[in-house]
Amino acid sequence: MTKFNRTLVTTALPYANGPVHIGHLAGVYVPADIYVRYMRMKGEDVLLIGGSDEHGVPITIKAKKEGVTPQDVVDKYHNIIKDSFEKFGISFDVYSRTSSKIHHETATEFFETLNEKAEFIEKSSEQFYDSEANQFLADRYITGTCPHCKNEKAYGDQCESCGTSLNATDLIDARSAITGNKPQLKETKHWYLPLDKYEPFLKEWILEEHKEWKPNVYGQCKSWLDNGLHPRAVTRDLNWGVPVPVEGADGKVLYVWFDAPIGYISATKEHTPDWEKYWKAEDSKMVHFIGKDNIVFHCIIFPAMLKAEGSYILPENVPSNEFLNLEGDKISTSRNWAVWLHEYLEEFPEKQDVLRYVLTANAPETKDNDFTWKDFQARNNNELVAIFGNFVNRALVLTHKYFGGLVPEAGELTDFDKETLAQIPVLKAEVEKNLETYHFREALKVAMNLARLGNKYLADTEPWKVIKTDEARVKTILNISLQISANLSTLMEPFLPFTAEKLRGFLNIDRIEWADMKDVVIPVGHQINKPELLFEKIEDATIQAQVDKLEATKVANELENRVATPVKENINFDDFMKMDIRIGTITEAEKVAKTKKLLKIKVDTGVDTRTVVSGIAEHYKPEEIIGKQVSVLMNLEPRKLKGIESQGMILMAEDADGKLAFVSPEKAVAAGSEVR
RNA sequence: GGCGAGGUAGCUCAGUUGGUUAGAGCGCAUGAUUCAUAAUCAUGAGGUCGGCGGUUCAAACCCGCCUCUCGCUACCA
Repeated sequence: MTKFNRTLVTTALPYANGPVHIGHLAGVYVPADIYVRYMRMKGEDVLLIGGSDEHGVPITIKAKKEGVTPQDVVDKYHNIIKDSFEKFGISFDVYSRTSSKIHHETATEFFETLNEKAEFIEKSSEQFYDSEANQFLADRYITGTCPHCKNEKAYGDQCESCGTSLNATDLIDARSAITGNKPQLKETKHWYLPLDKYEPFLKEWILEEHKEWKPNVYGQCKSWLDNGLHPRAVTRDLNWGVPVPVEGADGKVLYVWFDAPIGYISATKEHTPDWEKYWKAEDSKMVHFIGKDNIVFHCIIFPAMLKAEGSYILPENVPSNEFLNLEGDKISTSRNWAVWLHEYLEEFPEKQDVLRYVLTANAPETKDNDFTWKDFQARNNNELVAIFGNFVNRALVLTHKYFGGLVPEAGELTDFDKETLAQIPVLKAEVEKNLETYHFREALKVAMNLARLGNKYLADTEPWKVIKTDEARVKTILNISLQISANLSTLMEPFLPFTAEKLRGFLNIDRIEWADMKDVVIPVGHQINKPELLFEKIEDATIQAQVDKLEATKVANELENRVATPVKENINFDDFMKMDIRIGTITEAEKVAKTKKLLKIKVDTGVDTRTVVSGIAEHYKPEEIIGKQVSVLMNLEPRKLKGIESQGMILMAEDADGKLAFVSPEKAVAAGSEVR
C-alpha cells in the first residue's frame, strides 16, 4: 500500500441496451463502491470511474426494431442506469458515456497513436454486403436457415434455436436483416491488433508478477495465454460508433471492445484535467472491478492496448466476481428474469442499504451464487434488524430513558469494559485487511461483529437492572454503548452509507474519519436525538409479492415461447410425400469421440442398416437407446459430421427448454414401417 | 473433447510452508433474560471435508482416476 500514492478504480461499463439489475450491482458496483468509500475515508486519493457502453451492433438492432435512432436508445438507458447507480449510492466521481464527444476524441487519438506507431496489421477479407442499404453486414444483421436445425431465423453469429455458434457464410439462404436482400460477398479491409506480439510480455506480467490475482482470474488468463493469442480485429463495418480515423475508412468504426475500455480514460479526462497523473504515473494504482465475462478484455486485450500505446500504467489487480443467479435461474435481460434496480427503488423505497447488504453478504466472490427473496428477507430481519438495528435502538432508548438523551459520563472502567472497547481497533484492523484484499463478504461479516459485541455488552452488564442500585455504573455502561454505536456508523459506512448517515443523525454527530475510530468518539454531555428504527422488518407478504412477480414472468415467458414459432407456410401433399420417413430400430450406439452432443447410431430401417449421427448425447446414453424404435428421415441429403457420414436424420420432439425425445410408435411395429 | 473455476455442517461461506477433538454467520434445539422492532445472550446438536485409489509417521490441503455444477473453447442436432 505504501508503493502507491493514488488509486484509480474502474467499473465495467454496463451496456446501454437495457436497465441494470442486481447482478450488475453485486458483481461490480457495490464492491467497487465499498472499496473507494473505504479509501476515501482513509483520506487517500482515489477516483471511481464508470460510464455506459453505448456502441455496438445490438444497440443498432434494438433501435431499428423500435423505430428510433441508436442515440435515442442509449439516451434512454444511460439515464436509467445512471439514475439507478446514483440512488444506490454508488459514489462515482464521474459516470460518463461512450457516445460523448470527449470519448470519441480520446478513442480516435488512441487509435491514431497506435496506427502511427504501426502497431496494427491491416488485413482484407470477404464479408457480406448489402448493396441496397449500401453497407457491410455485421453477423447479427444476417439471417438465414441454420444448417443444423433448419431454424429459418438463425443469425449470422449464432442460431438461437439450437444454440450453435455459426459463421455468417454457413447460413443457408442468407438474407440481409435490413432489406431482406440476398447479400453479396465483398472485400473489406480491417485493422488488427497483433495480440500474439504481446504474449511473452503478458505471460511474464500476469503469470509471474501477479500470482496474487484471484484464482478464477489467474486461471482464465493462463488458459488464454497457454492456448496462444491471435491478432484481433479492432474495427468493424458499421455506422454506429467511433469512426476509424483513417483516410478511406468510411463506414468503419472501432469495434466495441476496443472502444469501451478507452471509455475509462475518457471518463477520467472528463472528470479532471489532471487525468494523466492517474493513468500514467508509476505511483498510481489501477484496479478494474468486473464480472467474469470480462476477464479476457481487462487482463489480456486492454493491457495489450495500453502496452502498445506505451505511456500508460497497467492494472494492479482485476478483482472479478462470478455470476449471481436469481431464484435458481440465470439472470437474463431478454427473458426479463432479473430484479431491476429501478423497480426495486420504487418497490422498496429507502431500502437501498438492505440490498447492498444482502448482495455483499452473499456476493459471488468465489463461485456463482443464488439470490433468493427468502434469503433477502432473512438477512434483513435476522441480521440488519435483529443485530445491528436492535443494538443501536437499545443503546439510544436507554440513554433517553435514564439520562434524557445526554451522553453520560463514564466512571472507572471494569476489565470487561476495557476488553470490550479494545475490540474496536481489532475489528477495524480486520475489516481493513479484508477490504484491502477484496474480501468484501468477510469484511462485512467482521463489521457486523461490532454490533454483536454491543448486544453482548448490554446483555452482560444489564443496565436495566443496575439502574435500581447504581446509577453511576449505568452511566459508564451507556457511555460505552454509545461509543460503540458511533464507531458502528464509521465501520459500516463503506457498506451501508445511507444507514451510517441515518445513525449519525440519531447520534447528532458529524462524520468520523476512518483513522479516528476508537474508544471515545462522542463527548460527555452531548445531546443525542430521539431514535427511529434503523431498519424495518420485511413481512412475508412483501416477499411473496416479489416471488409472485417472478412467477408471473416465468409464465409470460412460457407463453411467449409457445407463440415464438409460428406455423410455417402451407405445403402441398406432394411436398409432404417427398419426405421418406420410416420406423427403424436402433441396433448400435456410441458416443462420437471429442464431442459433447453427438452419438453415432446404427439403425435397422427394414431396407438397410445405416449410420446416423445425432446430437442427442446430452439427453440419452448410448446403452439405453439400443432396441428403441425411432422415426428416421431416410432421404435427407447425407452430411459428414466429425468425419462420419450421417445417412438421414432421427426425428426428435423438442420442447421450449430444448429437451429432446424420440418420436416413436405407440406400439411395436415392423422395422421399415412407413410414417405418413 | 480440451482448458479454467468450483464441489467443506440444513443454507451461505472460511480454512495450504500437510500436524492435536475441521471453523464462522444464518437456521434448528435447550436454557437465561426483558432495555429493545418476540429483538438479545449462553449452551448444544449437526460434517465419511463430491467418490475411489496413491504418497506420507500424518491429507480437506500433495498426486492419479472418476463424478457433478458454472464458464471459455472445439470441424458440434
